[in-house]
Amino acid sequence: MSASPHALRLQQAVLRPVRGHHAFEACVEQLATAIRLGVYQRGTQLPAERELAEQLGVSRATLREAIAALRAAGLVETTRGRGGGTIVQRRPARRASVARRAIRGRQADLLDALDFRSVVEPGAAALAASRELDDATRTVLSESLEAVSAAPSGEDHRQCDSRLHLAIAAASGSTRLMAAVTQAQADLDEMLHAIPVLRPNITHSTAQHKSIVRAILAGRPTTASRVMTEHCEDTAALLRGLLG
Amino acid sequence: MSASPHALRLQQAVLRPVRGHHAFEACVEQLATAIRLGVYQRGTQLPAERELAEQLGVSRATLREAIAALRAAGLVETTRGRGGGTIVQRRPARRASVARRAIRGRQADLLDALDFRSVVEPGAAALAASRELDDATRTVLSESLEAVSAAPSGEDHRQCDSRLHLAIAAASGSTRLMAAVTQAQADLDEMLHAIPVLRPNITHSTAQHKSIVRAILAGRPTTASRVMTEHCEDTAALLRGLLG
DNA sequence: TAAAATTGGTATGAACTCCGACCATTAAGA
DNA sequence: TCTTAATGGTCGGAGTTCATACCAATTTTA
Repeated sequence: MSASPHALRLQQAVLRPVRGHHAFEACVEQLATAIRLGVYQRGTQLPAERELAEQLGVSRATLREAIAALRAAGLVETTRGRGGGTIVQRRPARRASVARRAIRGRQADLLDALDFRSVVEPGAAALAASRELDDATRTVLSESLEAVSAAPSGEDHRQCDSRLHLAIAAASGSTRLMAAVTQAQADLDEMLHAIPVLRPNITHSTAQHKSIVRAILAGRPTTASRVMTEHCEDTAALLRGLLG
Repeated sequence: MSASPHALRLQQAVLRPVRGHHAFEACVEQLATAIRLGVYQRGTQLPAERELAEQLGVSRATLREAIAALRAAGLVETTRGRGGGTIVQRRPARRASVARRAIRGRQADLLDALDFRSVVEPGAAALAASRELDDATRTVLSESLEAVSAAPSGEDHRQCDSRLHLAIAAASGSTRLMAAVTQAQADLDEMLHAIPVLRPNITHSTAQHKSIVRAILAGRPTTASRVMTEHCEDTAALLRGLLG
């Protein structure tokens, strides 16, 4: 029995590279992304090597190579002894020219990333809204919202924005959605740095954020999903025009 | 500066194991899943080793170990020479008892999988409906729908069902959504085998499938999403009750 | 002040993975 | 029939990654 054309299509789509070869590179990317998105803010300390290695599921030797790369890139600094550790030094100074080169020839992939985001972020918001959130989570959402509203435009605003979206995903309680949103935010961040939009409508964006968080806290999944969809689509429309 | 509780939460959620070490195991799992979901049907031939190795992003040596494991498990048979290759021999004979053991203590993870599915499958359906689909894709969707409608209940029906859902995801044109739906179907398949639902309402399910495909072919994203959401929730409600 | 604890730094050998080249087998085509 | 081509089978060396120690530096604490 030979495979039908239909089967062939599925097979090519289902089978995916098993691994982004080199655990080392994957570690560098995860940590650099976490720093870029503001998960680890400037001046804060990374977990101890042994702990971080366990979280990432790699040996300490491999993690150390990754940290060495971050150190060489000037992203972190390391001190020894008790109370020492690896400290986030500054955000990667990504020049727009470098960022533009990084996205060259990846239009299709980036458009895919925008589509993916428009699916998972509203889904995460809706799920978060359908949960009984504990006080700690509610506080995190409120504080994240406040932070992004208060932050000036630019790099800081972008990081606060990421943190809010990640906080919403975390509030959904879904590990898978959290991973999906993290990926979406990383892709989005890359695009926003490659294509510096002159003056994003932060006022509008902030209003949407408020509306989303309010819907989540009030337990209104439909509203949360709808507004988040609009929010994602606004950004996507902007970027799609500049990617073409 | 020390990390706030909020930051700690994000950090633990964002950082994820870099890989399920052992490319070998990952290959076995991907191939076994593809066979279980009916991507490779019984009697069909897997791609040549060199080709498959490239698709999976591993060396031929590693892929061969994975195939050897599948062969040892009786899932495939291999012949040499031109026209030879590795042929899918039979579906894994998973006994319910074994499947039940596999999901023991994973309730939270499986509930997560159901939530994730209810996000990505409707999203994929909506996206597919918003595309200008070419004739080949339209044909695939129609044929997949027919196959699942025609299949009797049981293992065959389950495979056809998976294939339809994967075909819809493929029609969305999004690599990321395709991967997400593949993962969702794999998780779902595991649950359905562990918890053999006596008599799923196949009539109802088939009506939903028809409605979804019709909406996609007619270019109605909202309808496609809504019906797919209902479709996923029906299954999820059934399984949630049996997982608690 | 000295001991304890915690952190990063180093080293070694085993296991895994990769790559490339070559061999053996078999079916298709000239 | 004979040649060609495609397939799986085998081998060896190089590079990664891992696990497990142990060392060094520094702060905390008794």
